[in-house]
Amino acid sequence: MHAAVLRYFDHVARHGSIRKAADALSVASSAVNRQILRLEDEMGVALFERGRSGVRPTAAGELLLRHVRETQNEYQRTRAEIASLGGTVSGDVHIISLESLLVRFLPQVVDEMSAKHPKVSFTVLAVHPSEIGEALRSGDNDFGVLFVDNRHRGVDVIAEFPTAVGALMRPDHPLAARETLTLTECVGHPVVMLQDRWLLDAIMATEFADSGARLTPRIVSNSIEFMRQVIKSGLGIGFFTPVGFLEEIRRGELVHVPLVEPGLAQSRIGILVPRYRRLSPPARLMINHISERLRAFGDFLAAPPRRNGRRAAKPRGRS
Amino acid sequence: MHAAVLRYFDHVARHGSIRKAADALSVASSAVNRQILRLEDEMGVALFERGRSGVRPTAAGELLLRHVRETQNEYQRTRAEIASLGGTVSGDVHIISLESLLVRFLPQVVDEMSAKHPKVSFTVLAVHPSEIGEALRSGDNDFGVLFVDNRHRGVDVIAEFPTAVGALMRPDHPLAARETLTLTECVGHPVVMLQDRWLLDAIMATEFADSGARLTPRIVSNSIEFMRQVIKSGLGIGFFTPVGFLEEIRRGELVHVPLVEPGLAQSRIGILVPRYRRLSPPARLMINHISERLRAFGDFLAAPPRRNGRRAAKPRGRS
DNA sequence: CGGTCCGCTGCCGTTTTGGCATCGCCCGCC
DNA sequence: GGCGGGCGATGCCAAAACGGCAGCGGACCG
Repeated sequence: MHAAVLRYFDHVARHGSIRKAADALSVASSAVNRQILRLEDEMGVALFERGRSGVRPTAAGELLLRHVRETQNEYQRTRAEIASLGGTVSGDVHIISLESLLVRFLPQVVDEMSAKHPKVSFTVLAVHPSEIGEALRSGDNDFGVLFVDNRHRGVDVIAEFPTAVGALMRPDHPLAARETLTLTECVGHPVVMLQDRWLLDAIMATEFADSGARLTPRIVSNSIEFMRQVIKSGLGIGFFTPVGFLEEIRRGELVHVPLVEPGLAQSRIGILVPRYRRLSPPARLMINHISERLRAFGDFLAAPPRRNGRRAAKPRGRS
Repeated sequence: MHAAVLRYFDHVARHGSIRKAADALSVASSAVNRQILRLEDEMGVALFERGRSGVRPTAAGELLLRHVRETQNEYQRTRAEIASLGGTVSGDVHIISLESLLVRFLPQVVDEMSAKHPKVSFTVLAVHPSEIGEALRSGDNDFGVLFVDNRHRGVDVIAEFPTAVGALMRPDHPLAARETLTLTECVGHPVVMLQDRWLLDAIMATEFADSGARLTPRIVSNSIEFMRQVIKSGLGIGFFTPVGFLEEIRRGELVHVPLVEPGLAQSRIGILVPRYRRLSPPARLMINHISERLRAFGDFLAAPPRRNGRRAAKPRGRS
């Protein structure tokens, strides 16, 4: 329905080069070039600065770009809404997430959703913490499943769940019998740590700096899967939210001891939605589903299968 | 930039007929028809119900229509924003207003604005009170200069000014020397009244019903100009906000005595903007300008040229 | 100084779009 | 009950838009 020039313009801006964009679009670069020139003629201003090695949007280009992308997003959302009139939900849901949720939690949720709604497709991306704000504001994503961070502006938290960030270890670890832990108590035990730019970065960095400077990690990696195996082998303690390790905890292969460090004990996973974003029907369904699952995990974590079943199950989380 | 089908689709919906729309667009009806058919094919659903005497949007058509119109509005706003990068403000400002402001106030304000910004064009419409909500929500209008009415949902009041609704009469009228009046005090004096569906409708109807049932108007009209002349001729009292009669009051041809009726004394004229609407640069300028003028009139009204200049000028209104 | 990558342009076949005339349909009117 | 007028849909053809190809000129790099 929308003119091809919208897609062309968007791609050119993304690739910073007309030829690259044309390549990605599988059309001749001359075609793309002419569309851009025609567009600039129509607008009466230059939309790109021509440089030695490509193009860069001018101020006017940035403004138009925002309109073009918003139009494309709204079009997709509208199509999904129209399709859902017929009963079957369809469309594409764009999610950004913590990396740890990509390993177990989100695959399962996506599987359940796509079984129920075969016409819905999913895009799930892990994002660098420093890019979360931009990713939410860009309009490219429907929502994020992330640590709640009040510093984000223009983002609404429409559901949140307590996540006891804690120490993950084998059941035979000396600290495994503890009800709670502080970081200081972990000093002296080998620690495996996620490469700092990922995951707990924002929340844990300051905590570690304050109280855990002497926590010298034995192993550092940026792969959650790798760390899972390392912890299972008993090579050290890891610090994570338990959501990505529920299976192991359930089977008794790993034990998760919550940290009582003030900043960490109160950390929460939430569903973050760009303010003013209208959600497509499948995105709404997905949010509901994720909320349910997170709440269920919250309940499960409130009564974990510790060796002594002392604590009773009590509901946590909220919609 | 945007595909012609957007305009076609919008026009067809507005006119309720493909041929009428094609006529308005100055293209062959067959061309419009094929674009609509192609669009429906692309969407996979019917967008219009074909009736005996035209077409009517289906539910899917309504959804798409909203997207199309929003896209067109945003495009216009974006163009205005890009144009304003070059220093000269341009674009089209759509205003809805009280009818009484169309006679003196807004013409002057528009004149001043268009002198300062020759490239800005204006659309100023009086709207039936019952259509105010729809007019603000439709996205066709940038803002309204209206009586503040908290019953409107999804509308922000971004500036408001007290408007002493009062009795308008010749200086030689028996009540002209009064500082204030109540409706009951006007009983017995001839009254001229605006046809009820206009202007003070919402605010005054209840007041009149409660306290002024015996106010039998001598003259009823729907023309502000006509009533102006009638009041000047001394045929009766009129009830208005003074903004539309500032010249006459200034020249001493008419006297405006505020009413102390609770509901009326607190009535306010405000600038009402649809929530979430992004304002174009010229719309912002226009709002600022109108606010200034309204504030100036508020100051003037606080110290009107009564025979005894007892009251001192004190600032009223706020930005 | 050649090689490479860039945006841009002239030429040409293909695709899309619009205009015109016409069809079939339904409704109201005489 | 026929008939005219309005409606959307369609076939045919010309005009315009679009895209592919090849090639130009300029900037940069080794």
